[in-house]
Amino acid sequence: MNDANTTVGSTVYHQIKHDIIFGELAPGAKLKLNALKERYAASLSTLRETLNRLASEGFVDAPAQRGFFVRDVSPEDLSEIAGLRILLECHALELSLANGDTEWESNLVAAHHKLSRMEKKMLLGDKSSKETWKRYDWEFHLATIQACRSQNLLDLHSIIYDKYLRYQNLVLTHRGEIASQEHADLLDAAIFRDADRAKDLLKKHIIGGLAHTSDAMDWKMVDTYA
Amino acid sequence: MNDANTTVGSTVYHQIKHDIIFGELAPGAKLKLNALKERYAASLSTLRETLNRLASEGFVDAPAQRGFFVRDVSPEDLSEIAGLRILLECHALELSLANGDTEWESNLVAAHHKLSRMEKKMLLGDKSSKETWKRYDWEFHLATIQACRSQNLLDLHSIIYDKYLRYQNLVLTHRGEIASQEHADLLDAAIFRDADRAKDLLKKHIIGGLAHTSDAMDWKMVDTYA
DNA sequence: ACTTCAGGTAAATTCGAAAATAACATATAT
DNA sequence: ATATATGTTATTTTCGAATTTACCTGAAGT
Repeated sequence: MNDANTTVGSTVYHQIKHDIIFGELAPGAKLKLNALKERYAASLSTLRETLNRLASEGFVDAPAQRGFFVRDVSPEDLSEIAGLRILLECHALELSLANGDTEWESNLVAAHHKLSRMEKKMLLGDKSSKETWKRYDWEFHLATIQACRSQNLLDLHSIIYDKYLRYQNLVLTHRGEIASQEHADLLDAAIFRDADRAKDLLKKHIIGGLAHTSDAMDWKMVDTYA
Repeated sequence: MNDANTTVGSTVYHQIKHDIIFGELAPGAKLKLNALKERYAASLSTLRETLNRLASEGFVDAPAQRGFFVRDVSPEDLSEIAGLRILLECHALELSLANGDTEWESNLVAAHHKLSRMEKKMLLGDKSSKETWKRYDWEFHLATIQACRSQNLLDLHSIIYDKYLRYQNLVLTHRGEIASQEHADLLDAAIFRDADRAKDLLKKHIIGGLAHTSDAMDWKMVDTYA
């Protein structure tokens, strides 16, 4: 994230990952090397490196000698992902609230302000900047847990967050107004260092998103995340 | 894990991962492609696929255009890894105890029996089968959480467990007798479905291993995992 | 003495082609 | 008609070579 990686491999990695998360490469789709070669203008070896990386992160399936597929979606998987996001993000949130300094606080307020502005724009019907909005949403949630002092935890969370995001992107509608209020409440609890309230709000926020997605997909969920 | 992958890539992947976890490739070591090519009898491209996979799992560092390095170790990283193992494995344990059926129970008892036999052998001074012992230890802990009904959780846990194991393998001594008793107690709590006791025992088991490792490394730890 | 720049060497990155394997269609036998 | 065998095509896997980039050494300048 930090270095301006100009290598072909790194560029292709971010492109394909983006296309999977934003649904431009559909769940279950076969990823034929020669087709990808044209689409992303990279050689077979470079593409294979990329797909192996995405496979170990769980965005791609790589059955032996059968090529590569976009990881399929399912109600069970969504439920697991939501459960893991609750587990990891709540834990990180608690640590972050215990450790965050003033610098962390001001970054958090700034991230929320950016997100809040974007949410108002979206509520007025501006559908043009969906991806920017999703990025601000990510930056806000990241800002809350940034002070957790565990890079390993942040790395794990980042992958789970992206998987959760892919499910959200599969459905066309959003729960804008509700989510916006939940973000504001979460910011408030975080600034006041009320870990229990913040964790509870976050959990409800995630479950709310899960319910919205599974409803739109017409999936009946069994609540095993708890 | 399930398919008998006979491809060169898959073989090399398991070999290099093993060599990192068991310290045969030292922390921080430069992984020169040409040297690896001889050692593992594979081509550059195949090795790069493997190293990219290991990089995204966090066993290898891959700074842009600077090649590959075995991920370095540090007290902070060990502390984070232990904290994450506690978080993930305790959570999975709770779910598993809630969901496990008789089949799960009998697999767990069997796994503990195998481990227990091996531990007795090790206590008598048989140092020959350290790797087998470590595998049985892994299989026992996996058996406890196997019924958690979340493949995503098991996948995440597997990576963290291996990272924790690498630290254990860096030190020469083990806390055989104590760990053996802790395994027996954990089995007991699991069979009796006492989730709180099982989680508490597991947490102490992991922290005990952490303390043993950090002592042997002469590292002063700050307890941030909690 | 310290920094900056250039040249040469070693290494990583990227590519296209060769080999191995799977997928498919057709034909033959039960 | 179904199942098995066979040959053909498409795709993946693997490799070695070409390109690009970083690293090291020593000279020139401040």
